[in-house]
Amino acid sequence: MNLSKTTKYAFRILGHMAKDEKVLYSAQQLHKDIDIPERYLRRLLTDLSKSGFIKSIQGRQGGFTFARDTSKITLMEIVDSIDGKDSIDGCILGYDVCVFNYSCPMHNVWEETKQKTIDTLTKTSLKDINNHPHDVF
Amino acid sequence: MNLSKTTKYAFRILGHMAKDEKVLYSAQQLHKDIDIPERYLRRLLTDLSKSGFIKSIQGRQGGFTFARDTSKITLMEIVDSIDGKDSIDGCILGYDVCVFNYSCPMHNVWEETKQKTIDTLTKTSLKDINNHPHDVF
DNA sequence: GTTAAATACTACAAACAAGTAGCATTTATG
DNA sequence: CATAAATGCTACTTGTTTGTAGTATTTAAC
Repeated sequence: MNLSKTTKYAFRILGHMAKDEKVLYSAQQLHKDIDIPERYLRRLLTDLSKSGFIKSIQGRQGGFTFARDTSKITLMEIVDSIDGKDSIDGCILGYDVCVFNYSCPMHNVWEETKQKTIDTLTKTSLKDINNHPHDVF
Repeated sequence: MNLSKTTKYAFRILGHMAKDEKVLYSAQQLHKDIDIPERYLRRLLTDLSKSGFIKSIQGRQGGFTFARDTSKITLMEIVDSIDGKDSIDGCILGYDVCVFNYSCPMHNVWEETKQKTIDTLTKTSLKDINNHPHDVF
């Protein structure tokens, strides 16, 4: 149950880009729009590009734009690419393997909550978050 | 949305102690029962003692035992004492203050899931996890 | 072709979390 | 009183994550 700062940065970046999904964004522009240290942001953009969420266009007039439709990119995929799936799905007691048996008191208590989190992350796409009702104000 | 390794250790320790809540546990015994580095475990026990979950008895034949009834200690309190409440309740985009408005796309999507997590942690006591049905096998 | 504006790569630095060590203090036991 | 077995305090070490810097590469514009 763990979202790193870097994953949160990725949410901000991709969530922002998804507002206008066909635009080509430069790192410089994104840095103006979002409060993330510039060099770190640039490195993260390269990583997100390697992960296949966005694609980079090099050279002058270059930048980043989505590699796939935003409706096809889920929050869970983003988490997974940075922190790994276990950061969410892992054992709440921190054990490497789930030793669920009569001696694990946490399992039943936590399982439902964890599943709710996984469901939300898995079902929510970058398109969804920008289509949400409150955005129609 | 973040449980540190230390908090997970605390869950293991207190969860284990709660199985027999009147017993006085020495650090050495707990180290035998639970796989946590001994010195780190000892330091953590002192911290949990300062936080008021358990109390320490010094000197030979000393150890640790609950300072309050296990039904009165919630998982949320434990998280709060180590990682702070914001580790769970904080903004999923990592902002210091929630700037919920028409421009925050994540808010509605995440709020319900976050609340479910907070509810589970707040409603579950150390007693609850050991009274759970599966324990009756 | 040269320049300028963009991304890519790689190494280093700083901050934070986790783990270790030494020694002090407390108290039951003989 | 001396010893042994426990916790308490504080500093240090290690590992991981976050942030920074330098330099290389790519490509549009002139």
